[in-house]
Amino acid sequence: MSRTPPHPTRDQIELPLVLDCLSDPIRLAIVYQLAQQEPVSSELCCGDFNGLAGKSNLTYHFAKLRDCGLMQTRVSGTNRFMRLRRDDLEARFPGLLDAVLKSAAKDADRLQLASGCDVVEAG
Amino acid sequence: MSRTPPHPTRDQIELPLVLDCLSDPIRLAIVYQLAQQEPVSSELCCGDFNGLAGKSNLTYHFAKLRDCGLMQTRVSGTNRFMRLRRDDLEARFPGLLDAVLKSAAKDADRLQLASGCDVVEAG
DNA sequence: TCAATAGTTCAATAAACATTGAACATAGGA
DNA sequence: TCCTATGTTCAATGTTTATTGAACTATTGA
Repeated sequence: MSRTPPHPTRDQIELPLVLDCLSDPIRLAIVYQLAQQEPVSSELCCGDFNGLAGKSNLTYHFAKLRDCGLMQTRVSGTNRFMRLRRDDLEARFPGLLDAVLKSAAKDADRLQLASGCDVVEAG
Repeated sequence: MSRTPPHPTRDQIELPLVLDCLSDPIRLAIVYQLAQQEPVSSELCCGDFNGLAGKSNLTYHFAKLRDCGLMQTRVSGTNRFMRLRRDDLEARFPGLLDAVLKSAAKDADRLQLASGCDVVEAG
């Protein structure tokens, strides 16, 4: 349970898998929250997403996000830290992640996404 | 069987549905082919996609693309003409469709998408 | 009127998906 | 050493999805 899980290489990132990952509201919210957090810290840990779903359900969604190449997981003690693989995404599909994030931001209310203030609260 | 099927209004277009639609390789190929065709004609009919799947399967995918707001269907005789709802997509999610299409173009081989030449052959 | 063409509808099927809770593993602090 | 916090794994469940073929509808042209 302690080792770093496998991640696809940059070249292994596939468009349909990425789009499928982003099409789920919970996963989109995870990605959005990570993106919002970036100015503060590029990482968040699992517990920071507890509002979005139950623990084991989050583990499932994290695995999908990792498997498609959107997120990286780093293990540290009992925590797993997540960050967006921005550079790899941008290299593979220029402009895609930004376009999705901007679209999500436009519909933040409709998608029930956390606002900046919610995200940056103390941990 | 002859009337124009229902389409969502611009405002009813939802990001998760759009992304989900585009995450299927067959639907992505349909959208891509429509986009490639645009300089020649903004419309294609069902039969132009026969290479991608069986007829009833295509009907299924067309319905999904229509329901999410990506495509418009126009009925004319025994034909149904499809076109991309570019303006509506651009209004709702600026830059998104272009980013996806560019990403798809980059991976055209991997995604087995028709090249420009294939698409623009005589009909 | 008849046949061919274009596409839809429906039912059946198998696979994938999201969700849940219980049991488990691991690291760190009292 | 034991307790707690963090997160994973596994099995079970119900839902949605993609795909197929057969039957059907509607329009066009001979």
